Amino acid sequence: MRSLVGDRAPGTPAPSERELVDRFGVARMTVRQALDALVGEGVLERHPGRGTFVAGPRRTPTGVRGLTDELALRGVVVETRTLVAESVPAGEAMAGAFRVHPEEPLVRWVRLRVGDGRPVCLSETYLPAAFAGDLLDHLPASLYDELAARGHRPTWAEDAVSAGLATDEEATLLEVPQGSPVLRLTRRALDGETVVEMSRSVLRGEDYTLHLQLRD
Amino acid sequence: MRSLVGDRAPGTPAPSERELVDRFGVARMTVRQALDALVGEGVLERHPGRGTFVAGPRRTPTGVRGLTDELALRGVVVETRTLVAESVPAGEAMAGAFRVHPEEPLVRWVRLRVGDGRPVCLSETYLPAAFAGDLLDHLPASLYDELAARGHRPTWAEDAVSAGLATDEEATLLEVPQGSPVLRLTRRALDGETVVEMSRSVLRGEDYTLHLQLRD
DNA sequence: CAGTGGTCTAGACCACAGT
DNA sequence: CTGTGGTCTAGACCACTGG
Repeated sequence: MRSLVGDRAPGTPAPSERELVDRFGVARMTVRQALDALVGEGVLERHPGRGTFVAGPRRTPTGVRGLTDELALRGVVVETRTLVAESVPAGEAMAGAFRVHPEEPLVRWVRLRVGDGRPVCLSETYLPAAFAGDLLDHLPASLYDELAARGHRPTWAEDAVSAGLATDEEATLLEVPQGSPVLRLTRRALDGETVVEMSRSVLRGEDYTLHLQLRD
Repeated sequence: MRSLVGDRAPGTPAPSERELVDRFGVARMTVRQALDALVGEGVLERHPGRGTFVAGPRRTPTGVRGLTDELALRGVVVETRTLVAESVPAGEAMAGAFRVHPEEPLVRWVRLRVGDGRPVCLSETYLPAAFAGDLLDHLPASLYDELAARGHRPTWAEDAVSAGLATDEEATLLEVPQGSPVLRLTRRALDGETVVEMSRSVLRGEDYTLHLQLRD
C-alpha cells in the first residue's frame, strides 16, 4: 500500500479511495483505515472535496537523542574519550532518581566528546546496572543506539539547561580558558516508566549551540 | 460522549463499545471513531481483550511558549519593562528571515522581563508589521496570547541556545556582575508557513534554567 | 454537474483477556 | 467459555470541490 506513494513528489495526488476499493477489491472503510494510518504518519494529506495527496516533508520536533547522534546530524564526526567507566553504588541522590536502593550498583561513565578534533562536551552518565552492567566490557560508540539494541531506547527525556563558568578542571579538559562560559545540561531519560539514564553534561558554551525544534 | 469519562480516575474502565452501541443506538464503527478520537487525545487507552480505560496524565513535550508563560507555569510572576517599541525597516537579515522586502516595516520590541523582582531576561523581538503594527499602541502582557488572539498563534519554533558572557550593557540591565554567564537564545517562530516572530534573548545563566521535555 | 473525502449503518469474523 | 477490542464488508447519505 505504501508503495503507492513511494518517494513521490509532495502534492502528487494519491489514487482516490473508491479507485483503491476497485483495485484491491476491499471495502472503502478498509481503504480509509489504511490511508488514515499514512495520514497519521504524515505521509499523506487529505483535502476534502479534492482528494488525497502526498504530503511535504514534515517538521519533526527535537526528539530524544544522545549528543553523538545530535552532532552526527550536523555532520560532525564525534570521537569519544572515556575518562572513567566503573560500577558504583547509587548513593542517596541517584537512588532516588532511579528508584533503587542506595547500595544498588550503577554504571558511571565519564566521557569527553571530541568533535572535528576539538573537545565539545564533558559528560557524566549514570545507568542502571540491571541492563547496562556489561556495558563496561565493551563501551559503545553511541549510548542511545546501544540502549535501543537492548530494548531500552529512551522515549522520554527531561533536560535542564543553564549557563555557567567552566571550573578549572572543565576548562582544562574542554581546552578553553578558565572562566569560559559553558552550557550545563542535566538529563533524565526514561523508557516508559523506567529511568534508563541520568546525566550531567558540560558543553563549550560559545562554540556549541543547542538546537531545538518545538511544536504547538 | 466525552462526559462518559469526565474527570474519572485513571484506570477507570470506560463502557464497552458494544454497550455504547446499545446505549446510543449507533453502529459500532461510529462508536469506535468517537473513541478513536479520545484515544488520540490521550484521554483513553485501549487494552485489547480487556477493555478501554481512562488514561493517566499524559507527558507532553515542551511546546511553543513565550517566556512569560514559561515562567508563569513555574509560579513566577513576570513583569515586563518595555525598553524600546518601534517600527523599523526589516533590513537585510530580517527581510530574509521574514521573507519580505528589506524596506518592509517590522515591529521591534525590546523588553526586560522581571521575575519575582529580579531581572531574568532581556529580549529583542521582531514581528511583521502586517499583523502586529498596532501592537505598538497598547503592548500586551503576553505576546503569545496576543498573537493567538489575532489568529497567529505560533505552532512551530526553532530555538538555538548557547552560553556566553554578559556584555556591559547586558550585565547592567540584568543586574549581574560583568562577565557573568548568560544563556543566549534565538528563536524563529512560525504559524504554518508564515514567520510570526524572530527574537534574541539573553537570560541570567546561573539563575535561570531552561526546562525541556522531549519525546521519542 | 460528477467526483472527492467525511460519516454512518448493520452486520461479520478474528485474536486475545480473564474466569 | 464469554466478553473485549481489532478488523473487515457492502452498502448509504452528506458537504464540499472543481470544471
